[in-house]
Amino acid sequence: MEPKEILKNKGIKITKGRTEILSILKNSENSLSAEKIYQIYKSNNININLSTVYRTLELFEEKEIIEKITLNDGVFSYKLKGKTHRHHLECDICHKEVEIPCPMLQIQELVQNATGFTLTDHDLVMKGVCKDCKKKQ
Amino acid sequence: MEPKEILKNKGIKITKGRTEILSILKNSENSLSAEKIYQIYKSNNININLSTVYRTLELFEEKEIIEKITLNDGVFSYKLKGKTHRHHLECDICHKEVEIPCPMLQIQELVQNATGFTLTDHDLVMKGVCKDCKKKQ
DNA sequence: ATGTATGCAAAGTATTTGCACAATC
DNA sequence: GATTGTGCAAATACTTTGCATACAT
Repeated sequence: MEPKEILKNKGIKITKGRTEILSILKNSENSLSAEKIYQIYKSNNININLSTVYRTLELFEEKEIIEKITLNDGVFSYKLKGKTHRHHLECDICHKEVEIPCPMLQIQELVQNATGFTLTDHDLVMKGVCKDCKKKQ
Repeated sequence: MEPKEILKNKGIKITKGRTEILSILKNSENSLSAEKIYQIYKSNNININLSTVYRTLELFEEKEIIEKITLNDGVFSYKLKGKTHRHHLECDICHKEVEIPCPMLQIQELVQNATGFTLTDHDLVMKGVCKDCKKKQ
């Protein structure tokens, strides 16, 4: 889907900045920081302000177009939301269940940074104890 | 093992600040931010400077006593290193292998923040493609 | 006694915000 | 034309650093 179409579907007013930032994100395999997006934007000889970049990213995140993750460098990075699946997590003790969005996006980035490997698939099973049962232990 | 003993083993000069910060970390189940450690420290009616806290944490991280992770609030948190295992990652194409430290510590904290669940165990299998093979694709 | 740790103040980096002007629908 | 977006400058939040003094070995 075209960037403009995506914006329209989400009820976001179309501006040059938003369209451009969205296509920068679409064209990137890795997550990008606000600063990096700003650099790429400017390298196309168009002007934009860094705070506009931040505001746009904030908006995209609210509208669930992108995901904000933090790598281990203390900088936020942003990445288009893919088909996001969820994981079940069941308390070992009382068997209460919760669902969480798959946390692997973050791991993918960490692994890519550390090793250069691009993750293509994963299988993650987690075991845990819920807050209430933890207290009673 | 006692905080002072740990410091001694690692060849770190023993000071009141270091000993205290280490025992704060030992007594906490969750990861703690520098600011939180600072608050706890002062709530014991002892004085310390926030930059000393940061410097101490940096030292502990270098000496591999603690691990620095970042949650989704943009603040670094620190946690005692447990028995850290590693994961194998094999390239789907050329079968080259790399090892990475388990990236789940960060995820554990994220899950705990989001759901209250304390993870007790996990099984993580990852598949991926190395940088070189990725390029050739 | 020597080398290292700490407190303090100031700088650095990433991100957010207020306001006036500009662009979109 | 009304509403919303953007640039600019300043503010904020977290972390790091330089320097003089204090402490541990």
